[in-house]
Amino acid sequence: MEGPFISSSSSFLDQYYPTISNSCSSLTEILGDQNCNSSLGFMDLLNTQYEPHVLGPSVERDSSEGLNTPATPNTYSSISSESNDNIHEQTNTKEEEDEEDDEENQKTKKTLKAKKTSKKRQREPRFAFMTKSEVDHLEDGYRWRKYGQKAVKNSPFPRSYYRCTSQSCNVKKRVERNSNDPITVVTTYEGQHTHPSPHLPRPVCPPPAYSSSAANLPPPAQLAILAHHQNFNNYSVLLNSCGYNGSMNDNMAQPNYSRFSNASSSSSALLSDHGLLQDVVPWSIIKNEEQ
DNA sequence: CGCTTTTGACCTGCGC
DNA sequence: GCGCAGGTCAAAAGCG
Repeated sequence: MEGPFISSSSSFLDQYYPTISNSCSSLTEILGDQNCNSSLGFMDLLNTQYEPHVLGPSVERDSSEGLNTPATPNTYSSISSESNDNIHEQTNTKEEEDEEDDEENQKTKKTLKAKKTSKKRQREPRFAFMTKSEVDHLEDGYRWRKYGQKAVKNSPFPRSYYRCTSQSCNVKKRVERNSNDPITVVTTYEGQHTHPSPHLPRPVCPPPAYSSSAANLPPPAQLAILAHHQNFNNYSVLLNSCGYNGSMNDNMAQPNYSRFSNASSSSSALLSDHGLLQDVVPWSIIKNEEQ
């Protein structure tokens, strides 16, 4: 399975972003010369051009599924997405409160239930990607607040739940480690930021490969695309020219990026490793390739 | 003091 | 209906 990956990444677009793929003749066109003023971000694309039905049933069924895929998760990172379930089912106002016994109990239950049901699940588009990093929480330019952590079945590593701290922005993300490959961190984003990144100023004059479309991607995904566009070379150069390093926090997932940077200097290792292309190809495609 | 993290409890969805 | 697992809440603790 040496060769197919490059073509896979284009089919990735065809499969996941058919509209984009149709309107742009190549990935270069997508990521290429766009000025910094474009307001169309990745999440925008998800919402406006992304067609959920194109995806198979729950591509990102969950990262945990990806973890179990035989596609050597320790060497392949992926970007995958999940359609919006659009669960419109409203909890039918079961207003038939016959009795009022145990008022206190019911009161508390009601308030709790009201809270929950009012937030009745309306799943946002999700997409997940895997990165190699020693830190769980990859710095991506946004501020996140951890609101939960759960043990994951069949995994020694817990799953952490984060929410964007910005008011009116209900983007969430889940972070967990691959149980098979502890170095691999699976990050799942859900929702769309309603605000610009507080830590990631757009470059004044980005390199050609850097587009605003990619700019709203979480950095690892941006980087994967950047690297892909650059034929997996000069990765660190791109990072620098995007001003990305300058906005990195101290706890940024350096190990992950340094791996990419190293790839540019040791292309032989990259070739044998499929390099960044692995980070662009979704699990579903990898699966297909292996079949 | 304000913000973030931790963590146990609770809710929901799903399979059996 | 029951049990399990995933997801969320919210009080308490921690931190700068």
